[in-house]
Amino acid sequence: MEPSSPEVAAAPALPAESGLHARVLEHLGTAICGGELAPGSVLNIDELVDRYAVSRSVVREVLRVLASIGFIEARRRVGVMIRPASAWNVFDPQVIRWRLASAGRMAQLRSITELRTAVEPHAAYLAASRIGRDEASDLVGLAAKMWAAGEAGDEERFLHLDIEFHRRVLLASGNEMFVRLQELVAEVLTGRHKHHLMPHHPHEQALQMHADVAQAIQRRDGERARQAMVQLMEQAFDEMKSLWEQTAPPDRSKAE
Amino acid sequence: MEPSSPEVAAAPALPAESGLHARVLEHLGTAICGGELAPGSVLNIDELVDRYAVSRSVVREVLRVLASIGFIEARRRVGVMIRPASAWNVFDPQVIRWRLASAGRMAQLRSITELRTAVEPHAAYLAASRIGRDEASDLVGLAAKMWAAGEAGDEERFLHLDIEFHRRVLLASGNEMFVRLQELVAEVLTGRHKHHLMPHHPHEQALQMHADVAQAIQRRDGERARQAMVQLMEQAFDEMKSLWEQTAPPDRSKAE
DNA sequence: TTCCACTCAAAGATCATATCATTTGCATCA
DNA sequence: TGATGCAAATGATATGATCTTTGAGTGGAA
Repeated sequence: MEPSSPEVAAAPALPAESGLHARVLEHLGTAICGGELAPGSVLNIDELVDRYAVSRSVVREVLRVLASIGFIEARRRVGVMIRPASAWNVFDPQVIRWRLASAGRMAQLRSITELRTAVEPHAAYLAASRIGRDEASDLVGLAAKMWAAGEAGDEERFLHLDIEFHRRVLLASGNEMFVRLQELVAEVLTGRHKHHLMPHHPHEQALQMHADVAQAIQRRDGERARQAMVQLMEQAFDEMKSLWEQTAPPDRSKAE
Repeated sequence: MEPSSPEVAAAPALPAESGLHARVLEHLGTAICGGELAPGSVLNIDELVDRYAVSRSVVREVLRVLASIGFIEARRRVGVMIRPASAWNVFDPQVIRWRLASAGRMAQLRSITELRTAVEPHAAYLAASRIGRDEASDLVGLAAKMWAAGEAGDEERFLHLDIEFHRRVLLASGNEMFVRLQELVAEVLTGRHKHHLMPHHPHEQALQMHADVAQAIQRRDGERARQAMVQLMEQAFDEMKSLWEQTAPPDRSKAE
């Protein structure tokens, strides 16, 4: 496999979070997401205190957080039980980060891409009726810059502009839940980039579609904005498909 | 066999959670969501220890959870600062529960409804290609029961069947993130019901559309399933619209 | 005056220990 | 056989002490 690039360029937030709490949380979270701690297995506090050589306070605080994420469940006289993935808060940014760093990476990318495919078109639609005049201008400007970066073959710059573009559309949707998906989109795009799934010169089509989305939003044509974004998503989805077609099965887990 | 809703109705979970942790968490979470603790204001641990008459252990554990949700940020020498809503994990079930119970109730219902509008059609589309034979049969059966309950004017039963129907579609989508939205859908439908937004005899149209969705999924016609679900969402959205048109503005907050 | 280095104290972070409360396994007894 | 009750295990809570970080004030140098 690939040499597992450590912390990408400007990875979000926590490569080496200081503090015992963050350290233990990170380790346990990773272990659970990675399946090293299988669902059903049981830990107990004293054991963790020993293993990590930290105090009870630290361990308990970490466990509370893990419990709130749905990773564990503490029961008296039994211990701390690892819960199945179906109980996890899969929208928690931390969980997504851990999953993206685990073996389930592809499955996670797939899920997020599907979510994008569903949400972004509607976000574009909503943005068309809610965006402000200046924001709309900026969006069109961004699309133009993407065109320039694409023509110039400046991958790095294109990636950042791409992320920014989608971020602004979600922001302009006026729905705080959509806005929160912005980080996920950034993760997917970055992931796609890292895996060299982007042609050095982005498809002419894609560039045009970004421009179409921006223009439609500015003209307040929600339906057209949605359509353009749908096409964009279809193309993005196809590009990603090659990634997991060879690694992860379509995830027909009967989780519940 | 019967869809035999196991604990379909057992949705809510924590009215009077026992334990100091849950009690304090609930109170603080509600206060922050409700705006009683304004963003930017500062607390400190000892103060909370006094206010709730619990030990520091309890307070600290609660604060860690609140921090992981993005509600607060603890800084040495300063205290515990309440963070703005833009930092919240708006997908956390707890947060949604708190917001639904707060003054922002309508805004929350609106956000979720918009999210549904975006996600459910795509979920139906995916379900068409991923659902199992038996699950598909059950789905069609559910739609049929909805028809019966609708004709009979049994609102209560209709509500439960409706929730179960959407739950199954999301489940069949095979995307664990979509599955997680199931609880949100249940909340919205229940909320709509409580506010008497459902005609005593559900629209003939709606009944037909549920049947269409189910059938399209069973026939593995993803595009048709999506279309039918879109119509369903449009109608649901229109019904909800009257709710917030009088209470909450379109939320053009420039949060970031 | 302006600015930088230094000091000090406030508040969270961590640790260690003790006690309380609940659950479960198991032995006891009818 | 089955109900009953005891006791150990384990998390939950309480408490006091110490460590670490950092904002704010202080004073001297440019």
